[in-house]
Amino acid sequence: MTSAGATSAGAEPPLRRLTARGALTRDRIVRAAADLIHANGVAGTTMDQVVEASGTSKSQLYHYFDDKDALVTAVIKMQTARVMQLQEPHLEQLSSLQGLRRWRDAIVRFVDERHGANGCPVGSLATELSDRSEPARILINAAFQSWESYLTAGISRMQERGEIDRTSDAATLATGILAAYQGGYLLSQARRSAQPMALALDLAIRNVEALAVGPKPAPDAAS
Amino acid sequence: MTSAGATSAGAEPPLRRLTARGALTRDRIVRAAADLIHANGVAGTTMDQVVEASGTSKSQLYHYFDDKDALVTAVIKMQTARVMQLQEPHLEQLSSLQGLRRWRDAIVRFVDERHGANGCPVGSLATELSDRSEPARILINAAFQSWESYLTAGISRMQERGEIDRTSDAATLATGILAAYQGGYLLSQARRSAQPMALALDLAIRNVEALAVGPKPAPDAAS
DNA sequence: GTCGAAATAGACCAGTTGGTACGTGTTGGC
DNA sequence: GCCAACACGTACCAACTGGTCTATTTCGAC
Repeated sequence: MTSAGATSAGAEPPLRRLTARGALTRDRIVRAAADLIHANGVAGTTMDQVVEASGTSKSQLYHYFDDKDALVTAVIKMQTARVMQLQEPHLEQLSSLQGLRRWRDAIVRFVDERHGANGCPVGSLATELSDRSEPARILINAAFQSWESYLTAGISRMQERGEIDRTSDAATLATGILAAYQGGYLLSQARRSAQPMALALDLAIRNVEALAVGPKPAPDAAS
Repeated sequence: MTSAGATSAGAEPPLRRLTARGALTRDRIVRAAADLIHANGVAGTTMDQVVEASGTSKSQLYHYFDDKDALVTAVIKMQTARVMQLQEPHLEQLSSLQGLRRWRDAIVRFVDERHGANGCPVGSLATELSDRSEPARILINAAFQSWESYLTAGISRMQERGEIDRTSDAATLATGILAAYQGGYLLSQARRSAQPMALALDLAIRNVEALAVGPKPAPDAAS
């Protein structure tokens, strides 16, 4: 990912047989690298740091990964999976405005606890790598798409349940909400406060609330 | 800004007398560095690259800047000023929903032209430096605040003109809009498409439009 | 015109970085 | 129990990186 970022283009699994112990070591390496990269960025993380943080050795690192690019690719996969896994419990069965607000609350709480430190792991990877490694960009973009589709599904369920207007495009709303999340995180990181995240998500969610039909009018909005 | 990022803490101007020629050279260096950093990040930009891109020499670089940190600080200042300068014509006298939409259009056009490449210069600096250099974070955060205050002023003017509801908090809306911009840019960068930016800004602006009083109902929204 | 400060040139350096070489220990399947 | 493949340890290296040093040229003020 350093410059051109070749990174195994074709089929991903390098087909290297791993023993149970090997798989464990590999995992320790990726975890350590993921944390370091989240804190210091890809360019700001050295292989030696990964070696030390993971308690392994140089030969092990290069035994499991061809080069830094390969390691970064593994980190991207782990981080996107991690984030999705963290969101899933909330988004999996999202089907109401209340559920959406609970999701918002969980995020704001999370960001508030660490004062926005380091930002979203996927978001920071996106800014650093999108224009510097095409394979990385593809992975990250896929993660965003998948993330959006969870939101889209949830909003669609609200429509099906008749809670909100059926004519609006759920996918459009989903993109807007994800953008609010990423932008809110970025501002929260710079401000060291969860407030921008809270405001951004509130604003985005208000658009969905505005589509509510029947009772329970949005607590704020105009008209 | 590499690690701890000391960066001149107190009064900024190093009080070094500059001749006209010197100021020009210094400027060339900062410009070259800004472009390189926008494309490759701070950690991904070397002093030698700056030397070559600016057509200067090592001694000149270190004649005008104590170290890399100082150069990065200058770049931050230039980029935040650049962005503000680019937005000013639109935001300076922003006072109507129509003006807000024009601002949106200009941005979407800009992002579309380069397919989101490299993202917002200030945004990428924010993600890379916010947690790695406190002085950098402060500068960047100040830029965001100033940016928001332009939006806030514009929205306030709409309220004063009676175009939109007076009770809503203009600053809150401004934060949300800026978050939509940054998040939209990030997603546009990863997707290589201006669409996320367009959707994100539309969604954010719709919140302002929803506050419109009198005629000209928002073209989309529900109820 | 002179003179000190600013501007420029470019060789040089020590520490770091990604990556390799080569050797030893460990294990799981036959 | 044997042995090939996996797992691990560590010294080593060439290239790069931020930064320094000394010397030369240019220029603005007096």
